[in-house]
This record gives sequence, structure tokens and C-alpha cells, in this order.
Amino acid sequence: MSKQSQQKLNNTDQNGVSVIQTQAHSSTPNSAGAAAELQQVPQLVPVSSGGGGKATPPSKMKKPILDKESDEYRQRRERNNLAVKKSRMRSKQKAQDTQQRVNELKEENERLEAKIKLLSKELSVLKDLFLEHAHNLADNVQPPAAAVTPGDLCNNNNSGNNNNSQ
Amino acid sequence: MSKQSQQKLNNTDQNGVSVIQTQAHSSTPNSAGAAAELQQVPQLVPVSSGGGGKATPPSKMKKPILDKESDEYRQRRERNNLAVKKSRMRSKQKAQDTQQRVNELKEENERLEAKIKLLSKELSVLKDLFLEHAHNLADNVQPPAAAVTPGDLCNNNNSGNNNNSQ
DNA sequence: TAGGATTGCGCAATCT
DNA sequence: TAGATTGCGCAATCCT
Repeated sequence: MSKQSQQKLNNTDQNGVSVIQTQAHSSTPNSAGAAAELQQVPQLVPVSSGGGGKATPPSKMKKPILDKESDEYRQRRERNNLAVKKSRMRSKQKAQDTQQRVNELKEENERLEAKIKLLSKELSVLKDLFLEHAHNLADNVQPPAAAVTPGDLCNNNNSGNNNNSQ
Repeated sequence: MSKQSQQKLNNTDQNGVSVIQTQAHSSTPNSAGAAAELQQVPQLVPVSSGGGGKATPPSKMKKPILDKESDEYRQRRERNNLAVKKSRMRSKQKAQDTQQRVNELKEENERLEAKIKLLSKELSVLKDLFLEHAHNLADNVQPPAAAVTPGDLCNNNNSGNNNNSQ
């Protein structure tokens, strides 16, 4: 984390462009409070790309050779810098949100696991109770017909098992 | 995604340092195959920081004034660029992993929810069965003492409820 | 102190 | 045409 003013200048050569140094005007149109100023605007001079004119470009005729002095250039740069900052903030925020989501889901998982444990226990108790009761009945009374067969319950025991296939 | 060579130069002013342009030697010790060459090495000259000597610096006396010509500088830069790339790759990977984790946790959650549903249903059936049976007993036999009170089971019904408190 | 790891930032090429 | 992304280099810090 650092929040220091930083002045940079870079000359990107491209498509045959020579760079000539010029004294800069320290106008600092920076919105952020940058203290130090030291502009150095390299003068871009298009190097003649051979003898031919630039009519009917071979494939794609981009890069009208940007003039780094022009207001338009600076404006474009500034807008882009803003966009970049915005985009990065978003990206960061998103990453943070995703991490948060992981935490939430983990918690939820634990809750669910706990609930499953509880339900399983309840089921188990209930089944034991039922079986015991059924035995008692069998001992004390002779039911004319089979009322409820404990076997049905036993089937329910762990039928829906899930294999952790991973 | 773009993989184009790019030449840059920037002069960072700091702690009172003026920049004077110098003609560069395009030696290009770059390992990466950068086609175009155009070095512009700004000569860094320390501006006298007042009249006092720089003995016993007030706080931190860093920045021995980097010489952008030196091999050491270039080596440092290159190492740092590598480190940066590495760090960014990691960061990206991590973000990806986190996203993946979210997906996995979501799936797991669904599985757990399904299991809970199943268990709940089983419990419900079992309880109904038990209650019915208890009624039958009550109708047909007069138990000397209370054998099992169905109320106990009803208590177990939905005890462990969970509130989604975000 | 040295040196790798992070982070913020600007530029330019692309993408949308 | 313009904003959004993305790769990259620089420098300041952070962290060992």
C-alpha cells in the first residue's frame, strides 16, 4: 500500500518513430494531488516509412501516429487511466467478493452438516425406540394380525447413502 | 492478449531530483527478443536539498540515486519484472482457484440440502408411523403404565431450525 | 543491507 | 468513437 505521487514518462517506439526530447511544461492536469511535477514530452516524429505515400495501406492502417503533445492524446490517456483504475478496482472487488462467498458457503456447509448429524441421530433414536416397542408388543400381546412390521423401518435406515466420489 | 515489444522510459522525480536528457546507447541487454530499440536514459542529478549536508538524515535516507545506465540497474529491473510477472500469475491462479472453490462448495451444498430433505422425510414417515401405532395401542390395550410418550418424539421434530442471518 | 514479493500506476494494444 | 480489459514495465514498499 503506497500512495505517492509518481511521475512517469515513456516513449514507445512503434512503426518507425524516432523520439526527440523536449522540455516539458509542468501543467499537471492531474486531479490527484501530485506534488512534484516534471514533464518530459518526447517529440514524436514519424520516420518516413519508405518512399511511398500512405494511400492504400497493405492490410490495416491503424496508428495515425499519435502526437503526444496534442490535447486529444492527453485526454485520451487520462480517460484510459481512469478506466483502468476503475476496472482494476472492480476486479479487486470481485476477487474479494468471491473470497467472501467461499467463506459464507463454508459456514453454510458446516451448518448443513450439523443438521444432517442431528437428523441422523434423531432417526436412529426413533428407530431404536420403535424396535424396542415392537419387541415389547410381541412379548406382551399377540396381535391378531401384523400391525406394523418393523422391517419397513429397518429398510429406511441408511438407504439413501451418498458416496463421496472424488 | 497481445505480445508486442514495447519500449518505455520513464523518469521518476523524487526527493528533489531534476532530470536532464542524455543520448542513450541502444545496447539492449534484453533477453526477450525486442525488435525495435530506442533507449533514452535520463541523467539523474540530485538537486541540493537545501544548504545542509546529508549527514544524519532526518528520517530515512534511501534512494542512492539510481543510475539507469548501470548494469546493476538493468539487472535489478529485469529481476523485478520477472518477480512481477510471477506474482501476477500467482494472483491470477489464486483467483481462479477461489472461483473454483465456490463452485465446488455450491455443489456440496446442494448435496447436503438433498440429504437433509431425505432425512427429514424419513423422520416424518417414521414419526407418523409411530404415532399411528401408539394410537392403535391406546385403543386396543390399556397399558398399566405409560410406555413411551409420543410427545417426546414430536419435540424432536424441527428443533434445530436455522435462520439465515446474513 | 540485499533481494524477492506486492502493489499502484501509466501506456498501448485489444476487446466490446 | 469510447469505455473496458489485459499484458507489461517501473518504482515504492513490504517482507524476509
